[in-house]
Amino acid sequence: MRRTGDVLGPLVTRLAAIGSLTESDIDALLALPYTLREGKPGWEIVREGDRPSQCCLILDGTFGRFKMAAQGAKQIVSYHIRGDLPDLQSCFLPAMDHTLSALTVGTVAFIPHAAIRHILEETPLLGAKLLRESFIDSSVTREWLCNVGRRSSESRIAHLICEMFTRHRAAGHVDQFTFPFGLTQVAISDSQGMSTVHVNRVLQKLKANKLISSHAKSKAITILDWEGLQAVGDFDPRYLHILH
Amino acid sequence: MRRTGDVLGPLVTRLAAIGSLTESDIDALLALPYTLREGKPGWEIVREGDRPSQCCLILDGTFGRFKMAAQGAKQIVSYHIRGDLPDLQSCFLPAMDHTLSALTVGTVAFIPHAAIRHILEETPLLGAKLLRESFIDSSVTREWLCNVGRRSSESRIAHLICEMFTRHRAAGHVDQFTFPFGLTQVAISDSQGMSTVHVNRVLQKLKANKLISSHAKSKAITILDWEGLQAVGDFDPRYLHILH
DNA sequence: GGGACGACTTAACCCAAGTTAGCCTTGGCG
DNA sequence: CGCCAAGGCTAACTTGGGTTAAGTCGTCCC
Repeated sequence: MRRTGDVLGPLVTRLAAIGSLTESDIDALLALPYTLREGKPGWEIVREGDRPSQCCLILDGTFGRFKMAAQGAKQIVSYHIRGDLPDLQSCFLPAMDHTLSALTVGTVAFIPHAAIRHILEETPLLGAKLLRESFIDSSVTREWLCNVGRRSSESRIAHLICEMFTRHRAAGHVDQFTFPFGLTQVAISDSQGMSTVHVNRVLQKLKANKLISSHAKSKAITILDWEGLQAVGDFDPRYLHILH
Repeated sequence: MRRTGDVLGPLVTRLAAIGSLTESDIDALLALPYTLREGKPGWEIVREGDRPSQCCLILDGTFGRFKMAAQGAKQIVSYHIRGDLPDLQSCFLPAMDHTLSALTVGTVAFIPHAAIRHILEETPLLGAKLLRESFIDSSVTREWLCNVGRRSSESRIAHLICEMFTRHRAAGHVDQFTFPFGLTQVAISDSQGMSTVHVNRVLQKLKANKLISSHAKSKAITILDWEGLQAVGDFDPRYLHILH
């Protein structure tokens, strides 16, 4: 199943990380019709209220889904990286209840709903593997709710870093303990329900405690003490449902 | 489609509130095999780590799903009432990542995974209507994340009351503006990421401002100012995806 | 080369909400 | 009947993290 050279390869890698795929599954996935699009930070792929007719597969970059609360408060409800299918729900619910936008430069493939529905109806076993991606997405949202509701700010950010490291590792772009975190401090604050000032304070504390270090130029993070960071972040990767 | 006298009637009512159902859909739903179970507050229907072989349909009472964080901190990630299918995900993900438990006395029907899978595979159009329930559940979790991450404590609790009122109304047990809220202040605090002391303070403030009133005996709440409560709670029901 | 902008940093101040610790009421049950 | 646990309520005190307000630095672009 070495087909990751294909444009839709990241989807195959992702689904293989969370379930087993047969050769015919892989063939069907790689044969999906798509159109490519690239964009820069701030690009809004689908907006709250839209009624899209295609799903979005992330091929490169970091994306986020967010909702707006009163007085311009923004809450990022999830981050998405290579291989994620963040709006499969749009096949089932007519109107978007949030916005999907790019946080870095990135590339996505749009796959028509009709093609997804065809898989769900004609090959329900493969359909279930696609749906699994969405159920894991829900699981991650629940864990974020725990994070924001019940963990200290230090624990929250440590947890987020652990999660993104684990997901990037499964997506295959991790070099040892260094990975392309790619989030601004503003984005972190919008996802963790805190102020940017405090995000800055906490990141410095994590660095002072030798848990992480960052590389200004590349926007990458290196985890210096993986066990320690998981302990601080109260991180247990089971909610990601990644196979081993 | 007056078949709500059937034991599984609440499922039909629920799915009809979020999508259209054909006569044959209703027949198929009401013909699902099930076993009934009742329980009291604290009853844990499925636990984190379990690998259930059946799904749970709520017939009566209020239930919650929760996860535990470090040092015994509990985060309730959703509430469930009549007609909800809170663990459809267990058909797709082998292990539970949270616990489902009863918050009041209540009744559930267990439906074997095999029967659900049969619907998903043989009648994918009806399957999609079941899945819609789960996608709405995710949407609600995202809104809760907004609540906990970006709203003030007063706004959060007002929002929760608006949500539960709207859901109870769709499930058909609302008398004017009075509905069976049925949550203890401890449960509210565990869901909103606050202390019980503060929940108490905020509830009193909402009552002082004539937005709600409560009936000690029956544990019901009456909304005195629906417009005002929605404004305080920054509540927009679209995320519930209930049809009109 | 210089302005404009976005990301990050720092410090001083302050308040919303947590913590602790009691007390009261209610209802189930031995 | 009387105990006790659960839920609710209150007050006094503390604190984590928000707010505001200035900076610095790098980079893009005219």
